[in-house]
Amino acid sequence: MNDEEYNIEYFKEKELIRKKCENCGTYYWTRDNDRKTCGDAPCDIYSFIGEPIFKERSVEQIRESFLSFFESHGHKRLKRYPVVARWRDDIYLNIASISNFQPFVTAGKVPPPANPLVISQPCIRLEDLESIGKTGRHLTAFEMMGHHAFNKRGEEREETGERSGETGEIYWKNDTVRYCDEYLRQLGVDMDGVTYKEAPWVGGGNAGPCLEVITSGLELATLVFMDLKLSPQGQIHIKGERYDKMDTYIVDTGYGLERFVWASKGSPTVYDAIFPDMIKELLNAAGIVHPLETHHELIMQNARLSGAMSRREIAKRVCISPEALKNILGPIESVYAVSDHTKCLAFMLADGIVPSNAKEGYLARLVLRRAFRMLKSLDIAIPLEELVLKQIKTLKNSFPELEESVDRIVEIIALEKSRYDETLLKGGRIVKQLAKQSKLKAQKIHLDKLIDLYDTHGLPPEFVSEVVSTQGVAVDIPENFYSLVASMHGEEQKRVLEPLLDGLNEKTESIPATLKLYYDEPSAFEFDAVVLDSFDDFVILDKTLFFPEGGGQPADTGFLTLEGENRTLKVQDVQEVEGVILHKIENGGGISKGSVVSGHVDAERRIAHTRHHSATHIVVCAARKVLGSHVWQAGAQKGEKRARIDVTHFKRISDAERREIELLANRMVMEDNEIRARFEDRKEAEQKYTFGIYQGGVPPGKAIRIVRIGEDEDVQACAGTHCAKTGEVGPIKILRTERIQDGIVRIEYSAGEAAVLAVQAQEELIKVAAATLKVPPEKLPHTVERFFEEWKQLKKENERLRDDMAMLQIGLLKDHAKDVSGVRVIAEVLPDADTKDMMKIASQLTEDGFLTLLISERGKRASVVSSVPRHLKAEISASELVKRVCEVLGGSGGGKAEIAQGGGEKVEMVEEAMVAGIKLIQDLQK
RNA sequence: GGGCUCGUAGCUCAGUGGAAGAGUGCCUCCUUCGCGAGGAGGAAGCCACGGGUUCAAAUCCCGUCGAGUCCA
Repeated sequence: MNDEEYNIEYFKEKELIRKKCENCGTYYWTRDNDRKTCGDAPCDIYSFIGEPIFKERSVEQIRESFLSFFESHGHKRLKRYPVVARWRDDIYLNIASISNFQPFVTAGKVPPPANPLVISQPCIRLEDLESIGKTGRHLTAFEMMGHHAFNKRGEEREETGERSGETGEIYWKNDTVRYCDEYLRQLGVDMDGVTYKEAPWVGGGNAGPCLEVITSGLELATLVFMDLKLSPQGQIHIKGERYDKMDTYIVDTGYGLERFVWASKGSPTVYDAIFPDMIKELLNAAGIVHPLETHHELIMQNARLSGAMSRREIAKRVCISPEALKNILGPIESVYAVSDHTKCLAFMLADGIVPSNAKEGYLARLVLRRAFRMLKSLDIAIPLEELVLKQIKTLKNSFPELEESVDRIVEIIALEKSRYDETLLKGGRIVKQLAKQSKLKAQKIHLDKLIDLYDTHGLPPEFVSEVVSTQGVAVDIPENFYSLVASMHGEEQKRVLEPLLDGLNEKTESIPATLKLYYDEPSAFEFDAVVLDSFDDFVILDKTLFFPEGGGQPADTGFLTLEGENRTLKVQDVQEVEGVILHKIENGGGISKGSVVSGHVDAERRIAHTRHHSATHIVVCAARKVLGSHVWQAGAQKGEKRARIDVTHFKRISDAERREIELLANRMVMEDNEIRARFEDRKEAEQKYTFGIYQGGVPPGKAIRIVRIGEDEDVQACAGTHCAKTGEVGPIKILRTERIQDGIVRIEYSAGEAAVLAVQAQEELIKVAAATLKVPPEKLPHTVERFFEEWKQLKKENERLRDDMAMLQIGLLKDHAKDVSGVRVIAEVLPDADTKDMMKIASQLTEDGFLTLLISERGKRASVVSSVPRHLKAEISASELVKRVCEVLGGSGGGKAEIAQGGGEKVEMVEEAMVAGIKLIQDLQK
């Protein structure tokens, strides 16, 4: 990146000079002529520990000072966004204040909610989960304070200055640095100690120059000047990728709220600065003393060095063994981590994440289980939910919304705890079993086994080691265990997405957006239009009634008739590309531009889709009422006969809940409320109806279509077709619910005529079943149970009778015994016996000293059983005997030397088979 | 979204193609003043479901349903 990028006017004006760090070689700007290093860790140590940089302030004070500083400089203050990034499909969690505005605002497709703006955004990052508590500075949940300005290149003032801030430049590098300088000065930071380090920034497909703002070894803020985007033909090379200038250029700043508080307190760790009460309570409960009191100097020294060097190096420096240092720090590190995790969970769960084994739910479970583990290692009996509630109590002044869902949070955490206990209980048994085997073989537990236990059963190696050591078996856990597991999974991800309409953008670019008649005339099915273009199998019209696939609603079908040509074209599929609607025609082609066509939409299909779409909104709304506000749509599919939605929920839907949802949904239908759909301004809609409107996904564009039921009973951003009133949906029948994965349940239902048909079909099933048993339907459950019981009884009785018969037959068969080369042999054909019967007979006879060869013929198949007394099995193997006999029968067999079975299909060869068997016995006895 | 594992007696689980097993709990009897404990016997299985391969499937293959777990 060009050095010129950092040649900022303000630096010159204030006489900052550019220097090169003697340690790491990066360039930085400073007011201090004598400075030699960049000021960042590891080049400098944390010199603020014990010596705060400015007057002590609380989290609330820093947040307010930042927001009001920028407010007084023309920035609009925004409320926080959720920590779950519902408006994005590339990330699960909100990782930075700029995430709120990606991808549409940053790409210039949607205007920002305000410009410039300032926000303090709670963010969650789990990349460093393992180091939380250990480094003294990492947090999973933190607030990123940011001021943003969205600038546009060029002179295009499309809205003729209606909003002056919407085009052109708001401010760029110079003002950004000035604001930062002034804000730090206002806090009372010694400006001579501040360095601005040049550090090109790359992330999420964007890049740009960046300044890291550092003092006393601590990076307080990052000033990013985002003006590049990933581009295959780009001219600018950064870190092996190619980038190009964007049409927009954006000021993206991130001030670490917690770091400012830490710097103002000079405490050993950031946790001590922001969670003092929680830490006190945890230490109390664990019955331990903060090492700051017992090892004051050591802790302070460790804290100062912790940014600059590894644990091992620190131990050497302070003249103590690494093990001793670890013993002193271990417990407090767990306390720190729990303090952090409880806050993280408060935000995650309050913002509606349902713990599960996939997507963002898995991330919540990860944090939950780490917290459970550490509470256990600290021997703290306070339930985790209580600690999370305590966090919410301290956070509620700033974030009152966290308090709204405490009941659900408590239920979820308790449920997760019992599931985790269950997993460990099961795991303990598996590991003990394994330990027993290893002990027998006098082996250690193999690494493969360790990975398998973690991967398939969720048992961390530490847990395995703990259990196994009680059995006297050793385990070696490699340092890089978790990265080994991760790299194992890394190879799997080869996913190729082949977009159906790839490459069509270029062809549709020059064509004006199609007029969407289906919105204005929802109940019309015939229209006239003009062909604008036609290529491959696609036809583009100036306007259309054909609904394109989207939002889980399938495309309309029907046909187009070419005027004057008497030719009909079957419309198979309809797709939308950037506002242009493409009709896929069966055997398309040869349609000239400018032709006039009349279109006919398959009305029955469309009406069914429309009903199911409106029904979907109603069912989700009902589900939210019954199950809770955390219910979030995770996928949907509408069809002609049925539709389904997947929603997040932390347990199975019970039968009672299912009936309740169905009842509420049908009540909404009977209330016959209006369903209104209209385009609204995106940012106004977001503010008016919250992000809940994005249940079905996030549509692009400045204006989004909002569908409202009744008095805003349900509001969704939705591009689908809808009934005008809920009554038109008709009856809604939930067909079934299913848990498609942990944390997500699927509801399948039919609406309108399809619902009636579905009920009739179910009724029919019951009728047929009842008719077979000759009982009225209401007696079915009782009768079926009785039949099943009777069937089991009869089966047992049958078994007993067969035993008896076998015993009887044994007596008869003994009389038929013949002597073959000195062996008492019973070789018989038993017409109706099955293999099991013959086994019983054979084994009993063998106990009495007979060699048996029994053959039965049942239907098209002959079965053979043979048994050999123990003293003969060395000479004659039953298995060999059966094989020989079955060969004649055209089949095969096998078993043990004492008793074997087999069969074949040549029933007519039974006599020959018997002869062959006896001959073999004679031969073997010679 | 992708991967892995598991569904066998009320419970916990063995069982890698050849007769459905163990421990524990349950029932009956014996021993004991009674409890605990011990001894003898017994009941209890659609081996999750549906297909396929095979002379033969709890076991192998495919699908469905259910449970668990790891990764992005």
